[in-house]
Amino acid sequence: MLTKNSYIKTQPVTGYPFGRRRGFYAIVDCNSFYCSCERVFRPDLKEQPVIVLSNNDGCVISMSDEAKKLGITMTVPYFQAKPFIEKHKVETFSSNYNLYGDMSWRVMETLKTIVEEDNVEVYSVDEAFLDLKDIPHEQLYEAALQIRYTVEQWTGVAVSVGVAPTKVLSKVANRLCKKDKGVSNCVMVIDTPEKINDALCRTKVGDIWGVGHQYAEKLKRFGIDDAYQLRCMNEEWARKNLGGVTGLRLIKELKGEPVMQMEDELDEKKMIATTRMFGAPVKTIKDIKEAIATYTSRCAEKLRRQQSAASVVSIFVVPKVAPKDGERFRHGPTISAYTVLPHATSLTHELIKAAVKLVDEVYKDGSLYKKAGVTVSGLVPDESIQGNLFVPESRNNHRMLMGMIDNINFSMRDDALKFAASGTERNWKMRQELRSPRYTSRWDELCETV
DNA sequence: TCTGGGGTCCTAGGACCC
DNA sequence: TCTGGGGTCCTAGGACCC
Repeated sequence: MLTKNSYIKTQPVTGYPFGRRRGFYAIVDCNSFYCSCERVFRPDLKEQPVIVLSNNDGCVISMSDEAKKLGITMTVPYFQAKPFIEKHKVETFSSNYNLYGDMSWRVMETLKTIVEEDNVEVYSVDEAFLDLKDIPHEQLYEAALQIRYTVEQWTGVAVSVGVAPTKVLSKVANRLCKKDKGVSNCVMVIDTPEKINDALCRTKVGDIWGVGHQYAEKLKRFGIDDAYQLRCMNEEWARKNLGGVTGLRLIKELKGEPVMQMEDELDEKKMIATTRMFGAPVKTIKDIKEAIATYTSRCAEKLRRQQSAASVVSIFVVPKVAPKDGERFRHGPTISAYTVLPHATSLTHELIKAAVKLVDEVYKDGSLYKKAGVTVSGLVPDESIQGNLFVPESRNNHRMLMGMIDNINFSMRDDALKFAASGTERNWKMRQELRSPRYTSRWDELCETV
């Protein structure tokens, strides 16, 4: 087994095909992450079709390979697929973010024992980039394989590893090896011009990291179908047609020129949002205000967790609208309003007061609403964290109260303590009927059968 | 009946200044 | 009658990601 030390060899990297020494990046991506987390505690579901639903049990957001094989697709509405799902005995879960968050932490910590911590960039809940600059070229494949085995063995979560000279190319490799797990062993290293070109030819433009729906269609109109064709376009063209510097960077990365570096972990967010679909459409301003107050409480908790205070509060609502002829579904317009606070704050009641007031600006009597949200921004370090000489004592006391509420809500069930404005009936609350136990973060939900 | 949630970055264009 | 140009800052909106 490769140990940590075996990666940190200082000998020069040899045999690099592009002429000068350059590093490689790996993207480590958990396979069907949410489903994998559920399976860790339900080994009986191994090789069974499994899916996980979005909040509100709205649509499918994670599928096991078996579920994919049945023909279930990403983001298909649950209510539509339900008959099919039941017929094929697909095991179905509501999302359990406590569980996934904790499993994510375990995966990332494992990666940090395999390479130096500074060379791990946690990119999302289920993905991390690794800087493999310390690994000799001829050992890349072996190292990638080792990463895959170690993570699976230590956490129970299977991952795929793509390795290439740039981040974008590593994503290309990762995607390809996931497509054919049996052959690739969930690992792919593309480290020569030939391998890179081959991989690009096998990748549709829409599957490139950074090319979304809009650009994919635009590229198609230019007659560009696969990543190799895109790679051959010149950089000025990309700047003009693919969103300025974003497009330019993309082309360079496809050509093997690294322009996206490892990024420091973003510990402080620049904005914080809490938004939800309602469990059922909502009509009254009272319900909207309760929902807004509740979401604001969440935002305030998140603010305090990162020791920030917000100076801007904005809210939005989305009315339910009937689809037009021929459409099966239509998003309503987003109606928003914001306010600049007299001073930045992380105190729940101050934020709630501002947010609820904004509801009057956006609410129209007679409309039916399906979604609402709160965003706080203009974040600054929270001056009230430590008792502060220059703010009134009452604000310092409030801060202590907030700390107590956060502690109680964290250690007991969610929302054991809440503000009256959040309501008690909560007609609007989302559905979440199929959630598994929070095995790893609640004592009373520990796994007992494994 | 029922179609997720939470982020980031970039650009264009307006306001303002000298 | 004629009314510049360049810089900065801010915001809304668009695009993307998982």
